[in-house]
Amino acid sequence: MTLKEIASLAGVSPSTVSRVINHPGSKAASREVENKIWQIIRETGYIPDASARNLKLRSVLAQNQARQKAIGCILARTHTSDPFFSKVTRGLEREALRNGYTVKYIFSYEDLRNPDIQEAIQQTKVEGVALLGRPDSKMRSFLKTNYKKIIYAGLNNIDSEFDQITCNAYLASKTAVSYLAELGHTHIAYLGERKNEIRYRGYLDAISQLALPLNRERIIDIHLSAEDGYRAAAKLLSSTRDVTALFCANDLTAIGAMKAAKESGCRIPEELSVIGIDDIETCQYTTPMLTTIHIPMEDMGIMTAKILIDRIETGKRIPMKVELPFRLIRRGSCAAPPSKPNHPPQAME
Amino acid sequence: MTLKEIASLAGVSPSTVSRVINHPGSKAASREVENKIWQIIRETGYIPDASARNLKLRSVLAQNQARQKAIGCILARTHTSDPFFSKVTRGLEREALRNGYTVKYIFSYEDLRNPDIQEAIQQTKVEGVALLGRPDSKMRSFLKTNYKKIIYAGLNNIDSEFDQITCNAYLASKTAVSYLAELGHTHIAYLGERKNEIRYRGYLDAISQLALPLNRERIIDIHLSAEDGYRAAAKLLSSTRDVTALFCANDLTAIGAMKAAKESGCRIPEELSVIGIDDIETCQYTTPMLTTIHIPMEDMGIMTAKILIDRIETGKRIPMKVELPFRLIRRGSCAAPPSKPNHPPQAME
DNA sequence: AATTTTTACCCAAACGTTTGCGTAAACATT
DNA sequence: AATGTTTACGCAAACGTTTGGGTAAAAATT
Repeated sequence: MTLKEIASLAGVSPSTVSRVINHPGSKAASREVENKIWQIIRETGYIPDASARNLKLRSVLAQNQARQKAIGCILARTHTSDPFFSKVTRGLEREALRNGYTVKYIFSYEDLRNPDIQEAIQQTKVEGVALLGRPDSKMRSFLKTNYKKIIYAGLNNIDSEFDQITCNAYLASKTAVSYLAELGHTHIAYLGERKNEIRYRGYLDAISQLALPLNRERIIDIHLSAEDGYRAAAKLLSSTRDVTALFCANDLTAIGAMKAAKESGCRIPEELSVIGIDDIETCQYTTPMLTTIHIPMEDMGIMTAKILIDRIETGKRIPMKVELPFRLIRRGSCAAPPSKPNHPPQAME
Repeated sequence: MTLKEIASLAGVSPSTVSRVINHPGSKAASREVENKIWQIIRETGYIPDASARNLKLRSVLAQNQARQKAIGCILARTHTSDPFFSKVTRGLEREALRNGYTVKYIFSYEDLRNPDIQEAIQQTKVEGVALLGRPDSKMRSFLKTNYKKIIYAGLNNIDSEFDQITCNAYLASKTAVSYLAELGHTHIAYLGERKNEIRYRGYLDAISQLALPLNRERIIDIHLSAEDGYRAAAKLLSSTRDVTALFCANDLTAIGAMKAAKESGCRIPEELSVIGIDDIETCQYTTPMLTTIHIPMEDMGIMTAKILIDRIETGKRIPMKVELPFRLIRRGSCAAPPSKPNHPPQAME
């Protein structure tokens, strides 16, 4: 079905049909004609061809009004299965849909060298993009040349020109460490990423402000996955037993770490406290349940959509960095440390 | 940048540029000219306009060769965060990419009434679609009218005209139940969906073939989420204590159920065995680790892509239903039932 | 009744691309 | 030298749409 065909069915010219479709209710056509056209459109299930429309509109309106009513969501492939991102995208989609926008996903920006992907990105026409996951500089410049409206959503503080929807992960980390300290812990390990990681800085600052001992061995640089958390904790616990608490940069890591701890015969929370960040669903299904910092992931998605759409519709950009509140969720994985060192140096073993 | 501009920069006509782009290396242009054109294209970062190209190609080649090099992936919203689908899509994407295809995601078909979504679906030009999640009849007819090449990937046996990539969930269920029976269990509950669910039928048939007692109370119709699994198990265990094993229709459900069991003071696997289906990552991070039926989720995605792309490229359809092998993964959540009834009727309490 | 205004519609050009057809030049064959 | 063949390229039409610029007929104003 084409505009032309609709036109001939209705016995009018294509232009009339076009005007009716794009300016319904205007005086462009008589009542009768307009009704007839809509009826035919309904009967035939006609939907205007996007390619043709775009082609024309882009030139006529110079990208001003070429409404796609779609926003893009750029996501690192590695993160696809991270519950954090599922939650954020859920909020994003919900809010977008409520405003008549659809979301187009563009995955795996680490494959940017792949020309197929480049082309696909180039071709998915969206009016703005939500950026999830930490972009490297190459990615940032690519984005800037390709999109005008970009909003970053996530926990990383990317000091960039993009608007950001975040939680204060720095403060969240300090909160987590402080909480462990309050419980009486002094030997607190860090499991997570180090480079450019604001959570790592939060950990460091908390440790120094609380005047706790800092030890390189207790800082482990890993990717944020359960697998890595498991391996890191296993290694850590086999080499040293003076650690009484693990601060993990996210829940996935924490869950992996808990498994390793239990396997090495370490009771949680009696002998080892573990805390994570995010509050993903799985936290509630581990034994014990994982104490964590709740990040309002879905709200982050919602805010991202709201602001993006606002920028799209008003055309105005008020640069901003939105910080959503986090909060500590006390569950079962943290407690006071054992009164004496877990394993008196030589006594056991 | 447009073809025309490239052409004038190169001092040739648009047609020459077009031919060079679409038939590189052919004798359409002289060596010099061709090189020059490519160089200019590289310098300017020109990418052909998708709209214009589609518009033209669709007519010229009559949907025969209108290459998008893209496949669609339609996904039920409710399942977006289900690890099962993350895994399948990961495989799908990997394989697609290896063949130069990109994947476009089209979410939430239960919102089909939403005209925005309908339009979005209509407009995402793909050469075939992978369908994940169980489609209702409305969805099926919508798909059939909109797409020629559709492959369903998942555990449900949708007796339909689509090609299917599945695991034999019926047999998988029987395997799970048989395994529990082998361990000595006789009172085995089912937690999962009932209507049209092949896993439910597998459970039923296994029970009857093994001549185990069937009891309505032990069959609980729930959605496949951890939340529902938790609630169902909590309710079940509070009302009856003769159940010694839980067959859960997927791991999420099983994980929820395990939590409820532990909270009600039921030790796993000593007093209660739990088995799931899927083998999602989380299975390895529960206590005890969850025994389950491994479904090759990533392979399912890979096969889906392979077959879809084959159909796209050859234009031929060999109707097929591919069954991938599953296997039982013995972990810690299943054991022989307690020799006597868990809780002798009145004795305890 | 003659005029202006409004209504209701059509024509044609343009968006960026692809391709059938045409053709001028270069080369090869007599 | 004249013909045929190949090479290298341009012309123009078409894809489905939108819109400025019409215009003929109807309605309103004199």
